[in-house]
Amino acid sequence: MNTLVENGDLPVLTLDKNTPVTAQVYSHIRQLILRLHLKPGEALSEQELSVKLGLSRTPVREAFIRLADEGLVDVYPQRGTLVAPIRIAEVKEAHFIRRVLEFAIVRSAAENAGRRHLALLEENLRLQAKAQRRKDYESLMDHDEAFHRLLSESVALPRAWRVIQSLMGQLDRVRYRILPKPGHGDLVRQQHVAIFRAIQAGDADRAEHEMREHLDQIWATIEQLMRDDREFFTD
Amino acid sequence: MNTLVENGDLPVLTLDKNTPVTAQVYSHIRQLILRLHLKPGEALSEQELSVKLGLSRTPVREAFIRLADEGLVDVYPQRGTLVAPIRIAEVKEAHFIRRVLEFAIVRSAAENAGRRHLALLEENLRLQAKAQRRKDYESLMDHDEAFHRLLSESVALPRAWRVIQSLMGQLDRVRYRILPKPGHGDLVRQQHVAIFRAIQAGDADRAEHEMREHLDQIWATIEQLMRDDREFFTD
DNA sequence: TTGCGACTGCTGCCATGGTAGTGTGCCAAT
DNA sequence: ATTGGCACACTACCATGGCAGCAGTCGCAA
Repeated sequence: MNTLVENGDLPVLTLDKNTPVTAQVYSHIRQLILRLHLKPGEALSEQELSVKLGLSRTPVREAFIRLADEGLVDVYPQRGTLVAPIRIAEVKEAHFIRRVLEFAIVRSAAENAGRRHLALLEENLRLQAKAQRRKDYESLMDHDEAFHRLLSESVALPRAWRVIQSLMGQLDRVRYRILPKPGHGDLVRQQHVAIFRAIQAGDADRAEHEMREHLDQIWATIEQLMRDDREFFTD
Repeated sequence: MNTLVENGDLPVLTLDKNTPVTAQVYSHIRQLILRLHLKPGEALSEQELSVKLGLSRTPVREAFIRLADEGLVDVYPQRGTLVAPIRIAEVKEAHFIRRVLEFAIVRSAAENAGRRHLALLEENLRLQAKAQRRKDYESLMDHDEAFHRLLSESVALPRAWRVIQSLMGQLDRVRYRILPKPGHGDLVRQQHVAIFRAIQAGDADRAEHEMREHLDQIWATIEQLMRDDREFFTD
């Protein structure tokens, strides 16, 4: 029997009465997938998840729809729903798209970012450093994400962030596997600092260059992982 | 009384038994919105649409969810669902993102496109010319879309196309209003030809340059429209 | 005339039940 | 031993009904 979740090791979803249940279920399952609590290829089921969460099948089903649009689950009508495998081609593509978007964003940030956003970015860097010292990788990843979100907000492209977000779905599962590698966190943090300094100086070329270094380094690590950890990927 | 659809002037949705109804409803409504048969700000209703389509409310509702994710409708819980207004800021943002993606795609196409894709592009250009001569703007728009899709396929970035697609949702409604302007179609077609020639020649710089001309020209037209047609936009 | 509260008619949200489609395994026929 | 077919279990799909939240109205009281 392939139980969906091994009893109590999953964070229990505590419902907030104010926001729609569907949305909460969606982000809950999304987190479970991205953090690899639900493994690629694992079978899901409206039925099973709904009883496990103490809800009806409708909100679960509607969450599946959104996850399928995002490419995180594959729905096979009348047969079942699986956590999407990590497809190498899709990871490559997501990274490619992310690159061009982030380059454009960071250039624009260097040219336009205001005092306020610079302060927010600086604060974020402090939080990253703190999480790094504590080896709190979960929150480090949150701050990392927030760093990139702040960048896209600083140039008033909220929608770009949503696009990147949905692409990152493909990358996050990989990243999550990489994070605890020794030295990796420090390097990433230094690169973030370098990007920040370039933006602060208003130097678009340097900012793009630093971002390129950053993303290329991440990509190298991902490729490394794809070689070492073949059974985790498809294609 | 603001009836959702004025009786018979909407294309009737003919159901295909093989594919899920939800998906069909989704793309049906999406087309209605993009082609402006459903106007920005217009009220939708699960109830009303479901009876009009002869279905239950469930697939309509599920289609709404996807449309809301895409930004084409705004759902106000317990109050109603509206066709999203055309927000100038979002149009700008969509165009910005589209630019950087299309530049990267066209460069990559110039460097990598194979014989087969070049042939497909050439064929597409012929179809565009034909539609242009017939003043068949609806199908011209389809071919235009296909042209850009072929580009992203030629570099094996199918997901990039989906991203662009969803961004284009914001732009399509605008484009649809521009198309019939005299001279516009010819110009666009010439630009497409220029892009194609550059790709064929394998000249990435020129290809990007021609794409830039193309998109900038489109943008100028959009800005013109935003000035002339203020009541169609929000913000 | 004006303020305010109950009422009514909407909406989308969630629960639940029936159905059709798909795969699996058993059993019989060869 | 192999294969064909059929029953069954399981899935997601769609229909439907009850409900809570919000707005607009209408009437009553100050």
